[in-house]
Amino acid sequence: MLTKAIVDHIFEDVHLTVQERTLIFSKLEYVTVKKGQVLLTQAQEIKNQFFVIEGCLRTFYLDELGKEYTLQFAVKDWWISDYIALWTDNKTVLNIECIRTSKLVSISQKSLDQLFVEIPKLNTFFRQKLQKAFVRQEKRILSNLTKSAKERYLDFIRVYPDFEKFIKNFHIASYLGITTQSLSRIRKDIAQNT
Amino acid sequence: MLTKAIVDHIFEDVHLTVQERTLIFSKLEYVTVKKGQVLLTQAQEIKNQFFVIEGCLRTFYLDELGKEYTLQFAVKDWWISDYIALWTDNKTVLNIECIRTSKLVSISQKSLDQLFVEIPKLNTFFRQKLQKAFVRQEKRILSNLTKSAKERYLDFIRVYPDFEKFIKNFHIASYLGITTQSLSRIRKDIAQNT
DNA sequence: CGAAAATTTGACATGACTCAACTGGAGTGG
DNA sequence: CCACTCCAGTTGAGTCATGTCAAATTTTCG
Repeated sequence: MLTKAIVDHIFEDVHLTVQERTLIFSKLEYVTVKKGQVLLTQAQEIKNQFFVIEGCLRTFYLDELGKEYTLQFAVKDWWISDYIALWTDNKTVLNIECIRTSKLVSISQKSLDQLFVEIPKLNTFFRQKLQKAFVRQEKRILSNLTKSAKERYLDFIRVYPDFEKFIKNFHIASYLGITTQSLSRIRKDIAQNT
Repeated sequence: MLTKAIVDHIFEDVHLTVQERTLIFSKLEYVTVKKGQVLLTQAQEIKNQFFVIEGCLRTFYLDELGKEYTLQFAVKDWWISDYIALWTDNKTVLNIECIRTSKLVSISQKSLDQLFVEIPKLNTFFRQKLQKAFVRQEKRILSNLTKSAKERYLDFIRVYPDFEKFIKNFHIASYLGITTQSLSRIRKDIAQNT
């Protein structure tokens, strides 16, 4: 279950009063999801963001041919959601899948929006989080533009060494935008030239 | 030159007091740049963001072989900077080039950070801006993962019809991550199958 | 242990790249 | 006003990275 300590953990170095902490805590919901479970499919409407306490999830896009494209992974202390739907388009675009049994904190965008009004310093906190996330995305875009599949894979395992442990290769491939076969050949190539 | 009206324009629907508007205005600098001018090279240190009043700019990454990769375009009412350097890495990564004679408002990150403290509602404003920008990037990443060069080009001219007027094809190619030759063939193909 | 899932391998296809040459338009200066 | 140059764009021929399809092998896990 959840204790109020989770609020301090999520909002790291934000200095919160007892009242503020209690208010935030009242908006949180504790969720456990099993491996393989899909939190949200493209059919449903998304209203929440999820903070990962433990485990691993991913968001992916499913095209007309049934191919999957992984947009984001989330492990401990990361946030995950279908932000395209949540923040602009309303219509759900992504699936959120649990790829390792996980413990999450769920909060609705509506609650968050209320908290932004009642505890203005949360705006600063999320703005800074967003700046970091924005930069990570710019780097991923640059990486897609400038690098070969092999280089992108090497970057991936270098930048996210902890991911490799419990994320399957076919998920990594779908994140890098290549086929599982190509990834397999790349890995073979790397193993040989060592 | 700049009048205080620019502040209301930049901060759209934020309700500002006279004092707040004056304070913000005191931090802004008016800049004009000519076509071809490079505002910032990878050698220099970036300290500012730029708001485009008129004209067009782009940021691009220059690799060891001298190839250019366009990360972002900015036209009227857009912000542009080397956010990778500004918000996380400090070391400059991108070049900011003016591709059409432009009028800009420049503001240092330092001034912005002061304003965030003195006028907390600006946090909300920028958080919301960032959310939108974040979603645009997620879409671009998805587009890179799921679509062919031809589809990405068609998407580009559909989503940014106003860009095509003054952005050269070779810049569009470098944004899409393809060569000018490939773009030329794609355009030929589209023209023929109409 | 056995079935299902994930990965690897092989043969072949293809989209996009490279290099090199050519075209066409926009200045510019004699 | 023509010749020249520069720059963007186009075209062609050959190559290479990655995809596709099909099958074999290995790993995972109930």
